[in-house]
Amino acid sequence: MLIKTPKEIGLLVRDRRKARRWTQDALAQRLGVSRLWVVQLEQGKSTAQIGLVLRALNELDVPMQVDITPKDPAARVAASGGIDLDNIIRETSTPYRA
Amino acid sequence: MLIKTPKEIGLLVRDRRKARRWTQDALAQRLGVSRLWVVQLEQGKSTAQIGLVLRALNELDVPMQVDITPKDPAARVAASGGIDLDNIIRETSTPYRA
DNA sequence: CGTCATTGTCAGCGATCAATAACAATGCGA
DNA sequence: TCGCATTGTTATTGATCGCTGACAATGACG
Repeated sequence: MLIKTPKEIGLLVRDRRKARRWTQDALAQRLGVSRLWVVQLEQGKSTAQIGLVLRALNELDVPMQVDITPKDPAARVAASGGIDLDNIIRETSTPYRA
Repeated sequence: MLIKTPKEIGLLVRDRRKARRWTQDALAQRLGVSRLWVVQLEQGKSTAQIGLVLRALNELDVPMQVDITPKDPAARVAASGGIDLDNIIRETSTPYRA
């Protein structure tokens, strides 16, 4: 399922929340936000903060993904769990750096 | 690539932007936001508004997706491009509704 | 129907986003 | 190295987020 708009996120959150038979209040408490915020998120609020939205999706075990392999090493590191051999080698093999 | 944090989004945006050889300023103008906002997004700003973030990803042709098929018809509709036969049938076959 | 749980809406308020502007830092080719 | 483009940082400010609290609407169930 492709995600292009906040409205789609809202419907998805509502669906996954209901699949678990959680109330909006229960989800809100898990996320550390108000119930009002959950209401508005499910309604497709476009101004919700990305950090909170991602936390909600994680709490509901909804994996967000992109089918792209970044060219930038730093981005690949983030994609692969935090291990960047290239960088480690470079960092530890550069001599005479005051 | 799995997306779990705003930081990953930032690195991804930077990577895709550079792949197109756009400046932060150019991307900002396409999105209708300030350059400062792009700077902060790429730095992993967790308070960026979801609507703007999705617009940025769309502008960079980065498809966000989840591998879930919602049970709620409304959510499936959003997922499949806006056609909901079930709903159309129900709506058009309910007689005598004042 | 009556009751209770859940969800939706509104008002008011402190905290903070995103914008603008100015300037510093970095990068990169000539 | 110099000069220019790009990126990063800071301060300020109007607009608005997310919160609390209260109340209405909806839904589920006996």
